[in-house]
Amino acid sequence: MGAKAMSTPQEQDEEQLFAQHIRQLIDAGQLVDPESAKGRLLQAAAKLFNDQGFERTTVRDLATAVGIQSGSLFHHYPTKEAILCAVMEQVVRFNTTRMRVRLQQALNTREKLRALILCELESVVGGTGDAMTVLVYEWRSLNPDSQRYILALREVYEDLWMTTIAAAVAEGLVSGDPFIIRRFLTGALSWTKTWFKVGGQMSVSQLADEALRLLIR
Amino acid sequence: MGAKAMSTPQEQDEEQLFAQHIRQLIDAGQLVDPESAKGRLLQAAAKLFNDQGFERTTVRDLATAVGIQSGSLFHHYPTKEAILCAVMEQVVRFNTTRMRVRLQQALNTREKLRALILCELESVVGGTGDAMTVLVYEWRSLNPDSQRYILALREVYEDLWMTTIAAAVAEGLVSGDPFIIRRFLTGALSWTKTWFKVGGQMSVSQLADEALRLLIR
DNA sequence: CAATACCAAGCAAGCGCTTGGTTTGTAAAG
DNA sequence: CTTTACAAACCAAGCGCTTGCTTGGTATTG
Repeated sequence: MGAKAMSTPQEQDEEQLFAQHIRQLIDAGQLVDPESAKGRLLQAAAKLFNDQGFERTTVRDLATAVGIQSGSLFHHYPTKEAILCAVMEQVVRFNTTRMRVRLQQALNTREKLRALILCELESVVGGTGDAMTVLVYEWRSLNPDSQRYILALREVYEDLWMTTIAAAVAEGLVSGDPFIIRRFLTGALSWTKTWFKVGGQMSVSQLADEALRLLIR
Repeated sequence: MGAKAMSTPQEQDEEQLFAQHIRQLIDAGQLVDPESAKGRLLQAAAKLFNDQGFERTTVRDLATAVGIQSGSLFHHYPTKEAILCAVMEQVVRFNTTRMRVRLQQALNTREKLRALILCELESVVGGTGDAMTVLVYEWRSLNPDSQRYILALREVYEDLWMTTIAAAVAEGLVSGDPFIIRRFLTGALSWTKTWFKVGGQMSVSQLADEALRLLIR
């Protein structure tokens, strides 16, 4: 799921540390093992919901994708909406964990800012990209209770952002209102999903530099 | 539909000029008169599609919103999807026309860039905001033919952007790859729909300045 | 007296989900 | 090592409802 082309010892440590955290979350029951039946169901759901949208995806589509009968889905989740909610919960938990690890490794505010940008870009254009897009685009299909639940998880994630941006402003690294900066960034980074192709001329790391260049002068 | 709080003579001229262009397009049959039955249908559709999403909106919802029977919709448009397509077509035509008028009034590249940003922001957070969001979010619900049709219209709009950004780069006003700049901007500006509130502390014009500040150093 | 705009009724298809029963994996009991 | 027990995973069938859209007819308008 993470970036595969890592090389330096520090980055290898980081990857290992991250994998360790993920394993802990799986054991604690907060994250579904992607190799389990449930995990494969969620991955297929993320892909289908991203490709066709939640409403256009039928439980029969989903069942076919994982090779079971449509009724059997409801052994794993009580409703179709609960599957959507699980997809969103998983991706937020996964990415929050990765961001925490990367932030810890960053030495100064500038590096932290770049780490956040890179993390979000990797989330959006990388392995969890389907689920991330679903998280943004299919919000309306959640019932109010689920919305509140996911929103609470997202707030943890957003706090990491706001803390870092506020520090950058305090240090004079960037200028402007932190909230507006974050919101411009949210839009710009999530939109990369629609046009950036991994493996093309530009690397994700270079793209992160371009985004950072917009903020820091 | 346009901004209401205009004051200077130049801006009044601009508004008048714009209204004149719109009237021409209505007479030419390219734009639907918003006061006609069809026009009110499209406005209601834009609002519903934005609020609930295209798939979640039933033809019965739509018919109730305009005060007719569900079957009567199909006197105006052959399918539900055609209504979605019309909503998108209208908003692209409308905003392309406004952008052309504003560009003509701008004296230099910096002003042109600001005019484009302001136009797009007004499209997104103003009267056509519902339709603009639908244009971005409901793309998948169009059949391939409709997608091609709308895409062709959008390309005209995007050409106005790319020409201006290329000029700005050539003049050294902004730095970076024009395509990446436009794509970052597309995401950042369209995302304002989700958080910016017209009539709040910040005006749309101020927001445009903030966005411009990201680009120009 | 056409053309336009609409209503009232309903059809065929597809939807999420339920039900009752069967297979499969696992682990203690004999 | 075999048997028994039991829960988790899944199948086959289909129910009740909603969906987009059709049809045949009726007002309204220029």
